[in-house]
Amino acid sequence: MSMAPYEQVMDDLAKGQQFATQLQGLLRDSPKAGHIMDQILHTFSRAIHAAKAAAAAAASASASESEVTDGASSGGKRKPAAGGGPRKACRTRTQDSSVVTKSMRSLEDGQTWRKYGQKEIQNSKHSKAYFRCTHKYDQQCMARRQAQRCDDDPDTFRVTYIGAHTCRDPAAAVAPHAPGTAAGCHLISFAPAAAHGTTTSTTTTNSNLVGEDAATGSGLLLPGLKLEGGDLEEVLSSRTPGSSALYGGAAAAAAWPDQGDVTSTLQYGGAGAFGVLFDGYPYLEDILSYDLDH
DNA sequence: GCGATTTGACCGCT
DNA sequence: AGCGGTCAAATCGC
Repeated sequence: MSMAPYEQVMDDLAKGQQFATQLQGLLRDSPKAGHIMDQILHTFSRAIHAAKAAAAAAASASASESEVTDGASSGGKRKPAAGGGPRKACRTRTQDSSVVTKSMRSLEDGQTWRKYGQKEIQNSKHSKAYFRCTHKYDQQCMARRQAQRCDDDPDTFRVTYIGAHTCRDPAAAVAPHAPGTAAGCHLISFAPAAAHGTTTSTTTTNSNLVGEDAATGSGLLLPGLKLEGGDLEEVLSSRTPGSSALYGGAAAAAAWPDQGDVTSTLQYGGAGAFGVLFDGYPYLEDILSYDLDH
């Protein structure tokens, strides 16, 4: 079961690459378009490469699925609760899992996050909030997220996604019914996703004032359906995953005051589909963000 | 009563 | 030794 999706992904990526190549031929007149196409093709190449790596990793990882907490090393992390300490935190630094950092105007992607910590960071004015997937235990989803307000621009959040979602959120599950996103899903169809509201609409700047407002305002949860756009502002950095796929989220909605109340909710906006169906292709966002920004 | 958030403590890495 | 990430008890809200 796990392999099928990869094959599907690979197939779709290959097709997308082909179409992009064809499109490139048609757009030769425009230098700018050509440049964009180069970017798209390059992105496809990376995505394919990443998908292959992910498939290989998944194959080998399936053997040891018992390891939930950290796929990384750390020979003996947590010590058994020895007599003295009531509590112990086992900490495993994020290593080979996929990491994607993005700048977003609001928090929220179609996923459900649960905040598990907040910490003040040395050179930052604002504290950093830590989230893990709500389904970490019931579905062994290891996705995590770290959010921090930018010092320069308080309205912007720097969000780091670590690991890929392996859960199937009921809330998100509804999305697939939307036209264009049917089950098999084709990740590369930007149109559908965009139409849903994620990216395209946002492009402009912040069409999602609503979300932003709510976010900055009081950390309320958004109604749930909307939002989306503003988030994909830009991909600050994306490290190639060694193994799993990346997570592409989209909308967000809450913010937290300097001290603490980060709320993260879910509800699925259109963007969610993207992340859910493909939880794992940051490159696609690369494409989208690029397209939007230029 | 249950689930989410807060917050201080723990612990590994640099 | 300090910093950053995670844990888990306590607290809060629905």
